[in-house]
Amino acid sequence: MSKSPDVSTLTTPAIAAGQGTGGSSETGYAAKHTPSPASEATLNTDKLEEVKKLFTAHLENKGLRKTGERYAILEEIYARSGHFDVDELYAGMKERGLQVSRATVYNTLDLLVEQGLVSKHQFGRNLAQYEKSYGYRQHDHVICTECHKVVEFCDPRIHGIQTMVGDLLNFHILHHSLNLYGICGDCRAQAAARNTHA
Amino acid sequence: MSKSPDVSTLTTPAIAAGQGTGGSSETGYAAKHTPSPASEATLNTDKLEEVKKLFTAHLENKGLRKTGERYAILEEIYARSGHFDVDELYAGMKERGLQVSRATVYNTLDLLVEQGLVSKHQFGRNLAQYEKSYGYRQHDHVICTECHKVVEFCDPRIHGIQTMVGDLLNFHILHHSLNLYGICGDCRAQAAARNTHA
DNA sequence: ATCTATGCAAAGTTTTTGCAGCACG
DNA sequence: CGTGCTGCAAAAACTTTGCATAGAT
Repeated sequence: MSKSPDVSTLTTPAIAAGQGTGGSSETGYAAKHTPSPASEATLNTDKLEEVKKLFTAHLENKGLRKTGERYAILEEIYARSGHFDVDELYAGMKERGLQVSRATVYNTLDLLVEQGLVSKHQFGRNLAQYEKSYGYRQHDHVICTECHKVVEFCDPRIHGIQTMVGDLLNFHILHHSLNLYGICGDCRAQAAARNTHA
Repeated sequence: MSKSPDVSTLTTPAIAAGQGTGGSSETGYAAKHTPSPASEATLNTDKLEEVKKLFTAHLENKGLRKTGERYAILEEIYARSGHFDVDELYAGMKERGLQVSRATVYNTLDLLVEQGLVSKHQFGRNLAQYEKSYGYRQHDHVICTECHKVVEFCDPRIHGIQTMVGDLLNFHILHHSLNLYGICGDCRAQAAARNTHA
């Protein structure tokens, strides 16, 4: 049901990334265009190993069992690109022959989010979206309220805000979520076209 | 003249702590936040009139009808302080003898959010929280992941980020939502106390 | 008089829970 | 071998929808 539109990341102090307004054309999510911050580069194979180790450590720490299902879910997540919801993850696994129950997916996602290997988002609709987050730069999102396209961006100022607010209010801040909601160029163009017609 | 902030908010460059919605019993969905009896605080009589006028204009603009239910809901919202969810609003109105159906509450909230008189939040759980927003300074939230306490803050840097990202990505940004998640001082103290015990 | 918005309840979505049996440690 | 984890399905939590009718214009 939910679609995960194209995702690219902009880093604010720099020049805008490619992401030309031109051809968004509401694709599925074939095009993952995560630009190359120096930390990325390597393909997921070795990163997957790292993540598995971290997950293992976490499970051992908490005295939880290392089940095949949990690792299968972790792998599926790290094989994916962009955002996904529980249903997409579940369907994707089924497609690959990795049958796992929904309850287990929810359970494991909670574990992963708790550990920080996965992040959870609520982009306005009542549907939790997830995203792998280990080894990826912390980023935030701009969401088009018309077509639900999601674009990523980074801005270093957020870190400063986070620190300052945490200090002033005596919170130990663990993570944040900044969503900007607006109308993308494509949708504005479409609206303009409609208006000229009328 | 009538500008008494009923929910104290911290403005980052200054110092002024404050506390928002209180926590609630945990346990998943079962329990909700205790409904905030909305009778206290400064009666926003004149502000309410302003808001009603704006709402009226919006309804006329869109060719929608000015029904008693819609105004009743608007009033209930502006009589409230802090955050609330649909159920709390619905229950609050019932208590005052303002019987309105849930469907109408949802419908009207959508209208108000669309117009910007009310803002909608998703604080991590899949439960929409709302808040009146006309005449109140745009603010953001720090959420305690333990007790679900919510504290508000303002930071002017966010506006700059919003503008810059909108310009660079060609989005017409309408609003944003910045949530900082962490553990509040109280919960950390409790955790520390537990640890000293062992 | 015309249609829109309401109310009610049923259906729809997403997430959680209870319990029998399997498998990790 | 015991107990936590999984799978299944039913329940819960929240939201949306369909249809008859009250009510705004």
